[in-house]
Amino acid sequence: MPYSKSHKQQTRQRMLMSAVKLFTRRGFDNTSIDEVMADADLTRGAFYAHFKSKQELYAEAIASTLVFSPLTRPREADVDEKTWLVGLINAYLHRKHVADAEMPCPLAFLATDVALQDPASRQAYAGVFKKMNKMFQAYIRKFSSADNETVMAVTAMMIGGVAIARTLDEGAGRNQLLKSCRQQALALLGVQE
Amino acid sequence: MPYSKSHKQQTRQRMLMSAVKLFTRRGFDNTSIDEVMADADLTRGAFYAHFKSKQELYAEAIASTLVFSPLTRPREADVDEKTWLVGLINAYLHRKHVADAEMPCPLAFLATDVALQDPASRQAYAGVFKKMNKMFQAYIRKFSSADNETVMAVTAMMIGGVAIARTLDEGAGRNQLLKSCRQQALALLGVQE
DNA sequence: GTCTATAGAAAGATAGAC
DNA sequence: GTCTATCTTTCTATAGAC
Repeated sequence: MPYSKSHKQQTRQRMLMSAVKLFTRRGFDNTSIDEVMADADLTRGAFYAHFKSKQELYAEAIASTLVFSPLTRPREADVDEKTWLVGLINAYLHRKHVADAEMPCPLAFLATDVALQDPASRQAYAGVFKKMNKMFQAYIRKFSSADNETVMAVTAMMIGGVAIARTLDEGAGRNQLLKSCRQQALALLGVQE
Repeated sequence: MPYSKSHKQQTRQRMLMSAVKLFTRRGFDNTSIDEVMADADLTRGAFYAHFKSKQELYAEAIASTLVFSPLTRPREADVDEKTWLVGLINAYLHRKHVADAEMPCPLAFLATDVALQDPASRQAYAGVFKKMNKMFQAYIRKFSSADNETVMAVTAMMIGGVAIARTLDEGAGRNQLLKSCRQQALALLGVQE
């Protein structure tokens, strides 16, 4: 057996990472299987040993992003919970996230892209959105009285803010939008510094 | 001269209307020139007498949508200004807008689609976004103390809410998101009924 | 499992008749 | 200005060697 099971798993994982990176920045149609495979140091032909179609790769890539969210990772021990969450919100609605984050948020970058794809992809996106909201809600409850509806609306504002900021030229307009969303998000959650 | 100038203008206008309709629902890549021309009762070959490329059509289609916004139209005389605006916000964040509006909002439906296109298209989108915000801000000032930053954040929430709602299956989850955004938008603007 | 080669389809853009 | 016909490129997906 020239290729072990774990080798296949590793290859598949590399393909998924490349897919997340490329799909998130360039969307479904502007990303080719060739590019994903090249980014994973493979060639086109190897693709179908791992996924049955480009759509399947897209759906799985989106589903796989949940684990990269800072919300799913343990925070550093020397920051208190509130400070940590405020930091996450500020970083999310920051020009660096919009312009050149290493791992930008697919919920913001792919919002309208996903709406055009097959049901499996939309369900993957919806699943990530719902789980993020649940974690966000569970977290905020520790130090704020904001209810679940408020958290969901704030999430929409954050995602919308980043998505729109991406369409604006870098500079004043974009920064102004992000700043407005930052302020209002923190105010709605009652966690203003 | 077998074709008058006004005939060309009318044809061009029909093409733009078809482009708005198709691009908004299906994005740039999933809409072909063929489909736009067929919708305008023309054939492929006639396209390049009016636009020099598909990208140019996309940019002009987006720019042309400003005049369809309810914000740019006179409101009916028998509703007061506050009631009218609250009605617009409720209709925007409504499942009918998401599922089957005749003229859905391109800002929400194309947010991440535009980010992938050429500078002219992004500037067209940014121009519509900024003008909508200006009108929204001028309007709200008449009966609310919400400042411009708040209005801009509310706009991001409305656009984000509709964009995300589109990715969710019709039903409870989608309606819950829209309702949360409706409530928080009205609360932020201080125009709760 | 991964490679090279290629089939097959879709769609943007152009040519030339009317 | 609008039509039909076509060139050309791109890319998904498959075939077959190793």
